[in-house]
Amino acid sequence: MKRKKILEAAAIVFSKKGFHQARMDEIAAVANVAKGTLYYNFSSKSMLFSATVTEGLETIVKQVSEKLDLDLPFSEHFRLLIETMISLYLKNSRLARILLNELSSGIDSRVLAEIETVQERFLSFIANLLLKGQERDYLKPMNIELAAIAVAGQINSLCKYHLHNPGKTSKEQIVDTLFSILSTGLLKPDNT
Amino acid sequence: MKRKKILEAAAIVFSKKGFHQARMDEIAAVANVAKGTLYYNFSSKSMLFSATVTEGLETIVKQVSEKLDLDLPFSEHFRLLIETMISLYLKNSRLARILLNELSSGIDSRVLAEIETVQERFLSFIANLLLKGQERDYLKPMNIELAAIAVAGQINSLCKYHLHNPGKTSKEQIVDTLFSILSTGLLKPDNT
Amino acid sequence: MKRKKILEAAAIVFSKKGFHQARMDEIAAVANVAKGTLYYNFSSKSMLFSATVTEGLETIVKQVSEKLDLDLPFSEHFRLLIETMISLYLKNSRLARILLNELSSGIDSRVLAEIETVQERFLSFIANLLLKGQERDYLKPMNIELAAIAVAGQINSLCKYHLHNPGKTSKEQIVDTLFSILSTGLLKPDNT
Amino acid sequence: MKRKKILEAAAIVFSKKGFHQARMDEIAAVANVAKGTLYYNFSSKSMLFSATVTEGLETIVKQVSEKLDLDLPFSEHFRLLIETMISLYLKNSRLARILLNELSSGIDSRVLAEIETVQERFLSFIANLLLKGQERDYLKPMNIELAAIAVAGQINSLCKYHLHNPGKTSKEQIVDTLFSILSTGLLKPDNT
DNA sequence: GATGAATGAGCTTTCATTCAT
DNA sequence: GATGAATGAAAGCTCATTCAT
Repeated sequence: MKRKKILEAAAIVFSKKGFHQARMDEIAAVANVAKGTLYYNFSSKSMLFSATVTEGLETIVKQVSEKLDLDLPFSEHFRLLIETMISLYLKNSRLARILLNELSSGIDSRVLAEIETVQERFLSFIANLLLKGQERDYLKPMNIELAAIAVAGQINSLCKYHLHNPGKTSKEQIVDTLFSILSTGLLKPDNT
Repeated sequence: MKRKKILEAAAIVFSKKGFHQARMDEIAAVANVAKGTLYYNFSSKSMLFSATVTEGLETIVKQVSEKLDLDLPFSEHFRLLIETMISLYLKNSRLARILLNELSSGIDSRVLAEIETVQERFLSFIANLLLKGQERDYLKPMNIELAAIAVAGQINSLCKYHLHNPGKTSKEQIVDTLFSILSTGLLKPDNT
Repeated sequence: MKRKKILEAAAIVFSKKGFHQARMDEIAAVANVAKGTLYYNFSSKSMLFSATVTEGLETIVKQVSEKLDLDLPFSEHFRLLIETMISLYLKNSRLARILLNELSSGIDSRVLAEIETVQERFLSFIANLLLKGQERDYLKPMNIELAAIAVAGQINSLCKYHLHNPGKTSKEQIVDTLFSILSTGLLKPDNT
Repeated sequence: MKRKKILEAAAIVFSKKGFHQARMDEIAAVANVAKGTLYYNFSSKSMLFSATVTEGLETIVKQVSEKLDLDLPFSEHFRLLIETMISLYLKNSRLARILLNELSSGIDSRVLAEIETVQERFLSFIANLLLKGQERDYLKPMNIELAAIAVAGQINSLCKYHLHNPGKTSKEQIVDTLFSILSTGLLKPDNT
């Protein structure tokens, strides 16, 4: 099926170039398919983008969920959660960057709305994980929605840095930093 | 002098649309200037972008520095720092978004390098603030560089959310969330 | 195939206007084709120019060669040669002018090199004809390369004049002048 | 006087680039004068071109005339004539190329007409020299006008070649070739 | 289902010309 | 007389989209 090949190619190109800089020509070339075929399967660039993002998220959410079906003590669980999210970001960096950064105008407004829906689903997914921790009384009382956004922002910026400066930091350092900040903050315990 | 008017217009348009989607026509129209005038003052779109970002950062850094010349107890100082950064982001949101998000390829490589330099200067500025806290023994031992990136990422994502969903959250809520996470993390104190 | 139509239109416009003054819009209009089609078939104006010149020369050389496969007494042969070259210039004046006049800077250096190669091929073609005459001992000993250039220069200037001042001279007068000068020079025989 | 500086600069730039590729900016820079000053002295680019060409020819004609006021035996006189014309071309190559090559459209039609007048004056000058030779019975009966054009074409193409391939031929070789062809043609004397 | 030649609106950029000083 | 900042029409080129095959 060419549809699958196209979506894979689209993920590659969109994540490398972003929506506006991605060229239908390049996607067709990467997919090894004629340009007309893109339009045979997707009515427009916007719709192809939408499909790419939407179908991509399924995979990610499924992968995280699988990893989190374990039953561990919370501190380990929490670290694992962070580690998993970062691993998934790095593994799906192409898509992750789209999900967390792309909201520039110029895209079909209907499609833009759908992208935002997908982004919200991703944030909801994180928020949900935090909510579970809160319900089990492991987390401080907080505005969960904003916390999820803060977490996503941190993952995004640290991973972007990691990807952009290969060799300068290890994945472990990223995970450590994120875990450290998220668990106990920046301040020394005695400074309360 | 039309140069100033152009830079202001460029900041508005670039931040709203991003580099690639920004149109020289629109910048000229916003600046109320003929299109040729853009090219009389800046040799290309890339150079105009570069100038916008570079000259914009001066302002921000100067403003933050002024606010931080105070001498307060650290916990208040720390909150003030966060509050100031968020205020400045919201006030200079156009530029801040450029600084924190734009690194898409397709820009002149020389210009791209300059943008990255500016971004690094911005991160260095944050890192420097953290370093001072560390020297005064208020902060945990940490990789300062990564921490600065994490802080910037959080500010960026929370402010973007705030700007994108007007009325849904107050600035105070943003500051509270950020302060809470950054000072003591997400976990309950008894869960160490 | 629109490629052929474009090359014909390009020959018309380039020869009338020269490389720099020729407009892609006009070529498209003459070819009765959309502007994008030019760029679908040729990657740039320079490449279109290059193709026009290169492919055009094939035709000319072939046509001259056909005419010269005869076996005549040399003086007639020589006159025929001149007549043929002038006829071909006038018939292919569009191309001929490009070949003999265009070497202005501003063209892609790679393309410019190709044009020069084509010009050299054309001159080599003339030089070759002269060489054959020399081998058969009909021509004086001479620097063949320079002689070829001189011949080409004469053809060019006389034909340009003829085309530019229609009705002022006949083709026969042109041929006579050229034949006269080339065969026995300007001086009277007794003046040696 | 800035007018003189401008005309000198214009001669340099126009001859190097041709009319259409010459930039008013560059002429102003070479003349070390503000761009507005060009328009203060000449009403348009076309008029500046016209003035450059017209005033330049005066110099050349005067220089040739001076050299030819001698009274020598004709064969030497003839060679001197050729030598002088080639020397002047090479010395004033910038202007010579304009005079002999530039006739592309796009120039003000009134100006174009003036350029053509200047070109005709130059050809008349050559024709006049030939006419004197004919009157003294040194030259074959010929269409003088066409002969002048042929001579000019030869000078032009040989000199262009010489300038374009520095070191490949000496000025003497050029003169020899031209003299040889013009005096006795290409054919061997016994082949009449 | 699939193709790719063809399209044309729209982009960045250039440059002769103007005009307030 | 002289300046140079400002202009805007027009150029080369790009690329999402269409459609006949």
